[in-house]
Amino acid sequence: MSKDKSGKIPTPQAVRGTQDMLGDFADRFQHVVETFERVRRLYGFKRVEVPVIEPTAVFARSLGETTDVVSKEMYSFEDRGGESITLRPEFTAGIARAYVTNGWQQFAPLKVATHGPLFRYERPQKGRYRQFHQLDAEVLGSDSPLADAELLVFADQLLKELGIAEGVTLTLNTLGDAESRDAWRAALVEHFEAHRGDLSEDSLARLDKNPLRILDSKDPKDRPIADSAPDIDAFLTGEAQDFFGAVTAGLDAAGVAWERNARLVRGLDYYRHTAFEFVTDRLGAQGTVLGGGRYDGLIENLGGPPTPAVGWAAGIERLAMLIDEPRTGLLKVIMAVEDDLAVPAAQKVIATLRANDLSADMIATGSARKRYDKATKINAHVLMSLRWVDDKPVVRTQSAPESEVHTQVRTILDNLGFR
RNA sequence: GCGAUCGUAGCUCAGUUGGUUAGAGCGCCGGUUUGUGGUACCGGAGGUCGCGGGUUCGAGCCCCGUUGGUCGCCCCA
Repeated sequence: MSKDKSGKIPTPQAVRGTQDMLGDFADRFQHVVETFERVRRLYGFKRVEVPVIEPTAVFARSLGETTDVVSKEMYSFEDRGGESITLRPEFTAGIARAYVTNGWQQFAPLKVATHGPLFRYERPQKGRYRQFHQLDAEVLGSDSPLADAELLVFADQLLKELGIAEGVTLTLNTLGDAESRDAWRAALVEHFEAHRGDLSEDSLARLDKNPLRILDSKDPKDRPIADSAPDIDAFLTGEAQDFFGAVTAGLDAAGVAWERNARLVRGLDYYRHTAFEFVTDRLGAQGTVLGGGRYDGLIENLGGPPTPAVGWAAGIERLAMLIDEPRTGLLKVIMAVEDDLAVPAAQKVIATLRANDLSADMIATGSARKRYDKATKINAHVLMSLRWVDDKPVVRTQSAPESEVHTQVRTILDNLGFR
């Protein structure tokens, strides 16, 4: 590999916060996606595909145009027609938009699932990228707690089948209906105002912008105040209590373990009732592995009819970091072509192996006498060598004794006339 | 937007209080062994030490700036 120093061309760098995946991690990623696709079918969730780009208004409106989120954390740009376009930062808003613009109300209640890349203009850190990938499941047009419970059981089964359920806890809360939520919020503001002097600087800012967020402040200074704040329970209406009770009863019936976390909140106003996160302590600061909730107000924010809905999303990279290394199929045959004259014969053999559903690869470049060495270093069921003796290709195979693959390979070689 | 920390070969990393010609393993290339074998042995190529200034007789090492990665804060739909 020689470098031409005279004609130096600067290599373009990858965009900040994007990642390239090869081998082990790509396999993990793929395993997560495949498991999700299999499990979502078990629950009757339809596959849905929505665009990666949407008019900025789709996300701005669904998010309420309030927070930092819209102003500085979306990946937005103008297209050539001058329209503001945003790379999707989440699935829910796009799916909700599709639900309205395509008249999918006719299918309500609609259970859908998807996965793919999302984009947020943020500072990268462990488990957080500017382009990242999520699994997503939504139930649109159902106001039944059965939908919430089903989604949670689905999520729980997914994590179990990925083999990571052990280190992961389902934490669950209710934000009540609009009436409960408003009453609780008012009580919280009152509580925090009374302790204004003891709050951290960050939390003072939250008090104006997003008081519920003070509840999960990480600042030790805030903890006593947050911990002594009133729970929502005292403010829940009867309906809200019944709803939450029905969700937890569904979890218990299905054998899903959960923990109440009365401190779990959602900043945005369209969230109602169920809020949940599956959390782990194995991912540093990014402990949430899967999260979601009921967002009965969102579709209205997009100009659609009042539509109850609930859903969750999970970061594929985070799940991929947690799972054990998937057992990818071991290569069936690795072939060392020890003489260039044997290459055509090798090509014939390898094509036949592959046509017979046997994975195979060959080493036929570089030093001829080193090819066998390289082949031995590649793990495969059968090690095959091809030499050129007396103007003829000579094949030899080695494998573990009584290998079924070995028998198959020998049969194919016999049929090809190799001895 | 803020903070901490790290950038040495294609990769993973050593590199002494600042001191001649910057090292190892893996990978790559070549040689030895012409074999029911060979995950071996020997050798070679490959580095403006992220980039730009500064201090010094002398900088991979110290200082300043800058850029990129990592981790954290804010935010987290």
